[in-house]
Amino acid sequence: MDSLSAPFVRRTGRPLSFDRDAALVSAMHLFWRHGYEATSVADLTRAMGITPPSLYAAFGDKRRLFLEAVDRYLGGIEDVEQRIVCAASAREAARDLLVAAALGDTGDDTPPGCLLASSLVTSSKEAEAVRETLADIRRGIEAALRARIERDIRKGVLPSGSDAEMLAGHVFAVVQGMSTLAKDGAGRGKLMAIADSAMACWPQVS
Amino acid sequence: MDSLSAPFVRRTGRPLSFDRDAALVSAMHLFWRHGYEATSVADLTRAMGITPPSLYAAFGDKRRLFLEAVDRYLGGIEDVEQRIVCAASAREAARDLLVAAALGDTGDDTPPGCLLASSLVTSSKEAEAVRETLADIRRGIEAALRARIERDIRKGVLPSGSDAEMLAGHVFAVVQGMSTLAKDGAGRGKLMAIADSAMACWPQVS
DNA sequence: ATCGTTTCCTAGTGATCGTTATAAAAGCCT
DNA sequence: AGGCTTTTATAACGATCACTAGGAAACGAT
Repeated sequence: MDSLSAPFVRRTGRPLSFDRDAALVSAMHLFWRHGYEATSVADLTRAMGITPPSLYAAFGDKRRLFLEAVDRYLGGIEDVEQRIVCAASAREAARDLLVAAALGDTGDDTPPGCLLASSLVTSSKEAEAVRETLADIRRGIEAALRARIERDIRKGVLPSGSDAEMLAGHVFAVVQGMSTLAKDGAGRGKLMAIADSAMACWPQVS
Repeated sequence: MDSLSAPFVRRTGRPLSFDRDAALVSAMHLFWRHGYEATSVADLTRAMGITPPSLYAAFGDKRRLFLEAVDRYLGGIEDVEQRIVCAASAREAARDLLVAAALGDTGDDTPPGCLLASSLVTSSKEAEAVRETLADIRRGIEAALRARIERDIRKGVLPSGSDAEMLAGHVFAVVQGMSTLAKDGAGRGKLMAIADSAMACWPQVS
């Protein structure tokens, strides 16, 4: 049981001298604020309080550290796609997404904007594979929302003439856009108002 | 008259061996596709067909070349703020902005997405001043749209209860978000549908 | 043809990029 | 205490970063 729940418990050798998760959170905040490519390994090791060999031993390389930071970020929002699937309705799922974005983009103790939306939009050729990985995650969340909308259309909760791709695309464009607005200085009240505005065009239940 | 309309006509010395504007357009396309920081001077000189000293003589440095490329980009959309001011109504200004974004983000001969929206969202500390310059432009366009909305509210074209900051913020979030969607592969039809969806929540003229 | 001016390319500047070889240090085991 | 394993820090790797001397080349003016 012990070897299953924690299969990689170290039994010999010099112990880690730093808190791996705390270091990961530090890296996440740096990527969150400055993006993937503009954050250097030197910046990371300074913020994480470790030296480069420790970073590479613990996380592989910069790319894998970043992807792990993204995982940790999305887990912190408690598995976005699952919340969409389990929402009471597509409308509630959309509203949840918009409100979570507005709140997450304007946290007091976190950088402005959204790590998923803004840390790797454009990239050099070297980072294009990482960019595509992030784009896959973004498209996956949008697809989950679209599927949730289609389910409500089939169930008759939404009018049969509703365009699922359009609605999901609209919500997702607003989520992505709010991140840039937040980085440009927009506050929580403004983003919440934008979320309300985006929901105003949602098809009414007849 | 000649010295006023073209004050910098060269009268002596070796002539430029390249088309300055064509080189600027090449640079603009590179910044457009890969963003400001991920585009290196070596990438630029290769695409522009010139050597680094020629680039620095003609454009100053990477930062000024980028800002000039942004100017050229916005001029290509024929002075965005002016179009907002001159539009028949705030509603038409918003629709114009959304449609222009949907079309501009998905041109056949241009990179996907919007140079203004996506080329410098996150940045290293070194590029933060450039980022702030771009953020100023973004906020300026949003402020112009907001002012146009407030004008229509005062004129009674829009209901007096309308929230100008919310409406302008919503339109602008969609414009910014569409750029990321385009970079992630969304096509023109989808972005146009999103533009329609965003306009659906616009206050109806009574 | 020579001069002054401007642009051209070659080759390089020091700094920083992501990453790693090396070996000392620190723990558990027998 | 002496091995065995793993992490540690120092110091560097070659490549690329933005940028620029230095001198040859190409023009108009005289």
